[in-house]
Amino acid sequence: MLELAILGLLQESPMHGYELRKELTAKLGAIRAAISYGSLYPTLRRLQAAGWIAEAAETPATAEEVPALTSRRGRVVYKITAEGKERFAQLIAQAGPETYDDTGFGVHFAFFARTDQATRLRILEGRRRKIEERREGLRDVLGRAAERLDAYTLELQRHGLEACEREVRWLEELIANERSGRAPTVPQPGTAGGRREDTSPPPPGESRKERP
Amino acid sequence: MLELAILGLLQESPMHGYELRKELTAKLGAIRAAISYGSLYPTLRRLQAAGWIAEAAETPATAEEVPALTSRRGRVVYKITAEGKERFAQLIAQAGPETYDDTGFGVHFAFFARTDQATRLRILEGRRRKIEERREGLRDVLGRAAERLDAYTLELQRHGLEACEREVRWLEELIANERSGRAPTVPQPGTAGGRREDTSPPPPGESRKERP
DNA sequence: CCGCGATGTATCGGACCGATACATCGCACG
DNA sequence: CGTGCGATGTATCGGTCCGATACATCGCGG
Repeated sequence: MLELAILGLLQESPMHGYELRKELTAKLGAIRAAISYGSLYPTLRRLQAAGWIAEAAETPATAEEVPALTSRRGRVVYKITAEGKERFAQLIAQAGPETYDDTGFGVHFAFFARTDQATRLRILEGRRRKIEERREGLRDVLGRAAERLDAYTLELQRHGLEACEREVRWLEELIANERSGRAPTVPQPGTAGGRREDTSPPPPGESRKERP
Repeated sequence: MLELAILGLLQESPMHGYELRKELTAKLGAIRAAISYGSLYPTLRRLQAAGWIAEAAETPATAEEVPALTSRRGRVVYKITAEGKERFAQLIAQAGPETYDDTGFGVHFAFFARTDQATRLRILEGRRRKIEERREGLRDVLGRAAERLDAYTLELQRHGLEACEREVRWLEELIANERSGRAPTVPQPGTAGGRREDTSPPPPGESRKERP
C-alpha cells in the first residue's frame, strides 16, 4: 500500500522523505493517521533497490560550492523512474482482496484521478460488496446474538452498522456518477476547476470531457 | 490490543483458540475484520509464558480413556489466571495514546461493561479530542489546500470529514449518558429530544449480565 | 468410500508502527 | 549575544499483526 502511495505521489513531482510524508498525510488524512518513518524510509530503500525510484540531484542549479564541510548529510530527493511508472500502473489496475479493505481502498481511491474508468468502477463495486458483507455480519450479530452481548458492545455494533449503511450509500452515489460518465461527485457549490499540471501523460478522468 | 481482548474474553469463560477467534470477531466485528491466527496463536503463547493465562484440562469429566492413540493433538483450552485478571484491570484502566486510535478505542469500548465509570468517561473524552483533531486537519486541507488536490481526493476528505462529525456527535451522546449515570445509550426511536437529566442518583454499579 | 467443508493448531515472511537517536537551521526571548 | 526550542530532516530497532500456507480430524451427503 505504501509502495503504491509513494509511486503515485512521486509522479506529481520529485520529493524527499519528509515532504513525502507530509503530502501523504494530506492526501490520505481521511483514512489513516500518518505514515511512520519506520515504514517510509525502508520502503524508499526497497523501491530504489527495485529500480522504481531513483535519487535526484538536489538543487542542480546554484549548487556550485558548498563542499563537504560537515560531510553533507542533507535531504535525499527521489524521483520516479520509467519502470516505476509501469509498476504504478500495474498496481493501480490489478485488484487483490487487499484492494477492498479500509486502507487499501482509500489509497486506491486517492489515486482515482490516475485510474481509468473501468477500474474505478470495478474497485467501487468491490468495495461496496465488501462493506455489504460486513453490514450483514453486523446485522446477524445484532439480531441473533444480541442477548449474549452487553449493552456497550451492542451499541458499538449499532454504530458500526450505521457507518456501513452510510458508506454503502456513498458508494452507490459514486458508482452512479461513474456510470453516468461524469467524474467525481461534485457536491453543490460551484467548485472551481482545479489546476492540473501533471508532468505525465494526460490523466484519464478528472477533466470534463471523457470518451467512453 | 489483542492481549487486552483475549484477557477480556477469557474472563467470561475458558476457550480454545478457534472459539476465541469467533468470539473476538463477533465482539469486534464493528471495528476490525477478523483476527489472524498468525497473531492469535503467538499471542496466546506469550500470555501463557507471562502467566496471564493457563491451559485448562479439556473435558475433565468423561475423559477416562482415550489414550495417546494418535499422540493427542486436540484443542487447547485456555483460562485466565488471577494474575491475568490483574493485568486486564491494569490495561483497561491505563490509557496511552494508542487507547484513542480506531482499533484501540474499539477494543476498550467493547469492554466498557468491565470498566469503571470514571475510566469510561476519560476514554470517551480522549477519543472525542482525537477525532476533533482529525476533523480539524481535514477541514484545513479542504479549506486551504483544496486547489492542490484532485476532485476524487477531495471527495475522500469530504466523506472522512463527515464521518468525523458523525462520530463526535455519537461520542457526545455517550458522554452525556455516562455523566447522567445511566449506562449505555439505549437508542429508542422517537426520543430525539429525550435528554432527561433529572439528576437521578448514581445508579447501579454497572451490573454484569454474564453467564457463569 | 470419497470428497468437502467446518473445526482446529501452528509457523513464516513481510508490512507497518512507535520509540528513539541524531544533526541542522532559524528565530524568539532573555 | 547566546541559548534553547521547534521545525526540518534522515535513519534504525524491536515488536505487533497480517496473509499465506500446511496439516490433521470429524461429520455428512453423494
